[in-house]
Amino acid sequence: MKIGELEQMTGVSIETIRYYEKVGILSKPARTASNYRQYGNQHVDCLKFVRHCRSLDMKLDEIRILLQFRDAPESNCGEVNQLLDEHIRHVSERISALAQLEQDLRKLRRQCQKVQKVKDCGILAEIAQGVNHVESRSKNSHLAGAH
Amino acid sequence: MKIGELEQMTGVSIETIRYYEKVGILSKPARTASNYRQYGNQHVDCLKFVRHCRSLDMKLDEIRILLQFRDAPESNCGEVNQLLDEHIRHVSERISALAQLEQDLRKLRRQCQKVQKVKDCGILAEIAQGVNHVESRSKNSHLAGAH
DNA sequence: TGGAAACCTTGAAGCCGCTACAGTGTCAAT
DNA sequence: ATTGACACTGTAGCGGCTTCAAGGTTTCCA
Repeated sequence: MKIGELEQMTGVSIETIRYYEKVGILSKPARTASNYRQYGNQHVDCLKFVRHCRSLDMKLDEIRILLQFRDAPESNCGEVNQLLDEHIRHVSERISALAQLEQDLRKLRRQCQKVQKVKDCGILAEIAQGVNHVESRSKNSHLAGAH
Repeated sequence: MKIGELEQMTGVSIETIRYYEKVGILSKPARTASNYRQYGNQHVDCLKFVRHCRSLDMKLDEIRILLQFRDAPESNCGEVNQLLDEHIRHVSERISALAQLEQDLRKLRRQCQKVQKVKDCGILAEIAQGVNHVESRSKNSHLAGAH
């Protein structure tokens, strides 16, 4: 099938499909005489697998590893379990950090209950007067922001 | 003061300070005869303000707006309150999404309790067989991943 | 048969918020 | 005079795409 059909079958956009090929997530397909990509069922399966992993917020690096295991059915799955455990740990750490952040934000929000002049607004005042606050993200944490 | 001193005072790296100037977060300072940046206390205050906002996971666009309000003490702070409310909403939405994700991941993890051959691993099996799953991120959500 | 529309190709640039590097210039102390 | 610490500019890289430009191919309908 051509790339547009693959997009239809998997819900992955054409551009993303080509991107996955470029970064080695999706194997390079055969080409037609006119240089069009020609995909098979294995590509559909691969993309669905990747999409599922992405919906679980895994990184492409992690997904690449999982794909390798998927394609080596005789190897042991210990590393798969470990990868998943670590991923779960990342997610739950991120939840804690965001929960703390939400508390901080709600506390800040309570500083101003009505619309008033900016100079009297408790929110801006509190942000401005370098209140002590925790560093929510260290340099080596690969946990992303809320946005 | 010079940029290195400003870094010391605020904990914001030199590169980031220059970056903030480039993207219009920090106002352009005066220069010495030898073209060194010369900062004053207002720059220290600004950077501390920005740092606090960043620790609350605000985007630079949001921070730019807050800075404008901070510098217009006679205007109304309604928009500030609104901005914060929306930011809180983003964060709590992200927490919900991640909590759901964590459930999904733990359920997936339960599919494999011991190290075995990949072909018998319930985790890979379940990922591979396109199990129904929710789209955790829509195109227009600016909520980032767990990594 | 012709020509438009729909599809495909590559490559590069943009998003965010930095971080890191290369190559050069300035200043203070020895 | 030379070292070393500091400063400058400009560019590229990160992840995971998305978007665009500028073209080539195929399909369909009149």
